[in-house]
Amino acid sequence: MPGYNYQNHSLVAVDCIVFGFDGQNLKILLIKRKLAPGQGMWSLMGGFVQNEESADEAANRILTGLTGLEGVYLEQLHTFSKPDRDPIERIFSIAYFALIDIHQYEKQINDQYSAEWFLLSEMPALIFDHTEMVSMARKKLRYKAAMHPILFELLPSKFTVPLLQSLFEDVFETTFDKGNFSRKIASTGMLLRQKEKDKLGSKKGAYYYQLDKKHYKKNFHKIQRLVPNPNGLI
Amino acid sequence: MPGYNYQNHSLVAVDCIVFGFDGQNLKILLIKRKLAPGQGMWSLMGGFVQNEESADEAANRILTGLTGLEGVYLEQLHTFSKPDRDPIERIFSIAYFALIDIHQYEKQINDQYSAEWFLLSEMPALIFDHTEMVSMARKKLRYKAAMHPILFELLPSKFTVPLLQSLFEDVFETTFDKGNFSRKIASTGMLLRQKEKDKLGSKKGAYYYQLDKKHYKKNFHKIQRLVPNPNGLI
DNA sequence: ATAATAATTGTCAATTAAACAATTATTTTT
DNA sequence: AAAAATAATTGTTTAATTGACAATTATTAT
Repeated sequence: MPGYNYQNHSLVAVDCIVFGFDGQNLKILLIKRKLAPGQGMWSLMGGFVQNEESADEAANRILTGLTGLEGVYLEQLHTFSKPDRDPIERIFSIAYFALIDIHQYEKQINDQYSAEWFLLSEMPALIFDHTEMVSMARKKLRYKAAMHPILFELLPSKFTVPLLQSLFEDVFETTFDKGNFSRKIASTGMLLRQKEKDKLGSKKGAYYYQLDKKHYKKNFHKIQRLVPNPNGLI
Repeated sequence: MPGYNYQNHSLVAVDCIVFGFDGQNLKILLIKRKLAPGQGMWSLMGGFVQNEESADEAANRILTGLTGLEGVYLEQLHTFSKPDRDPIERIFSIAYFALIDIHQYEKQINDQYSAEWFLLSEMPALIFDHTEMVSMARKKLRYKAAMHPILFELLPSKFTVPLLQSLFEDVFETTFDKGNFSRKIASTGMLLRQKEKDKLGSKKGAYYYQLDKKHYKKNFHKIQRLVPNPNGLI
C-alpha cells in the first residue's frame, strides 16, 4: 500500500467520561484497570480505534460494551496528545463524554470491567492524564448545559421539575429559587406536563413532565438565562 | 522498544482554520496545495504531528511557519477521523482554529505557500473534509464569542466601538442598534477608553478602546447578553 | 456659516428577574 | 375526622434590563 513515507505512525485511542445522575448527585463511571501499566488503578473506559471505524464509532462501541446501552448521548470532548502521556508508547487519546440515565444502566450492568459509580467529590486518583480529562469534561458539561437542553439526557423520560432543579443545582454548584426556576423552565416551552404525579418525593406530589425538544429553538434565549452566571464557565 | 502489540498505528496531523477580519468582513486563510493528492486545490494549512511534540505545539509550529506570527489565539476544535477521509492512507486530523489580526499578518506574509484570504461567502471548494472543518469552526467561533471576549483577538490592540460592532454583526450575521450595542459593551467594564480618536472612519471620530480582560469575570453575564439570540448556535 | 455625517447620549415603555409570600394538594399525626 | 406538616405551585412586588427610537454632539466638507 502506498503511503506518506517518512512520517511516524502512532496509536490512537478513545476514552469515555460517563456521567450519571442518581437523583441527588452527579456521578461518574470508572473502571479498575486489569492490565499494566497502572494495573489495579482506576481509569476511564477506553480502547483503540480500529482500522475500519471512526472515532465516534469506536467510542460508541466501547460505551455499549461497558453499559449495554445503545444510542446514548455522546460528544467528542478533546484530543489529548502529550508525547509521554502513556509510559509505554505514544498514544493520542480522543476523549468523549457521555450522559446516561443511571437507572437504565443499573439494570443492564456488565460487570466484567469492575465498573463503579463515584461521586465527583469522591473520585479517586486516575491513571495517566485521565483526571485532567474529567475536569475538562465537567467544565464542558456546564458550558453546554448553560446553552442547550442536554441535562435531560441524564434523567428518565418522565421527570419532575424539582428533580430537574436538583440536577441543575448539582451541575452548577449553586441553588435556585424553586418558584422562579419552575416558571423559567416552563417558559421555554420545552416541557409537556403529564397527567400523573410523582408521589414518592412529597405529599402533594409533583407533576411529571416530558421533554419536547421541537420548540426549544424558538425560546433558545430562555435556556441561556436559566443559569444567570454559571459556575465554572470562565 | 516495547509497545502495545497487535494494534494499528496511524498518521496524525493537525489542520488550522485561520480567521481574520479586514474591518468589513470575516475572512479565512487558505493555501494552494502543492502536492498530490489534490494538487492545485485549495486547502487548510496543516502538517503531521512530530514525535516529540504535542498537537498544540504542532499547530503553533505550523501556524508560525505560515504567518510569521507567534502567540496567536489558537484553540483545538475537533478531531476528524473517518477512515477514508484521506485517499492515500488513514490520517487522523486534529483541527485547530486561530484568530489573528489580519493587519499584523500582511506585514509578515510568507508566500511560499501561495496563501490567500477569502471571504467566507466566496470560499472555494476544499480538499478532503476541510469544508466541514471550516463550517464547524464558524459555528464554534459564534458559540465561543457569545460567551467569551475572543473576537478581540481579531482586532488591533486599539479599536473603536463601531469597528467592534461591525465584527460582531459579521460573525453573527445580524445587526444591532448602535446606541444599545455601545452601552452594553461599555457595561461589561472590559473596555478602557483611550484619549485618542480614530478620525478616518467618520467626521466626528470614534474613541479608541483597549481591552481589559481583568474584570470581565465580574460581568460575565453581560457578555452573554451582548448577542440575544446568536445566529447559528443551535 | 451651513449642511452633512456618524458617534454618542437620552428617553421611555415593555419585559424580565429576583426575592419573597401565599396557596394548594396531599399524607401523617393527633 | 380534624389538624399539622410538607413540599409543590402560583402570586405579588420592586428593581433591573432590554429594545426602539429620538436628540445631541463633534467634526469635516460645501
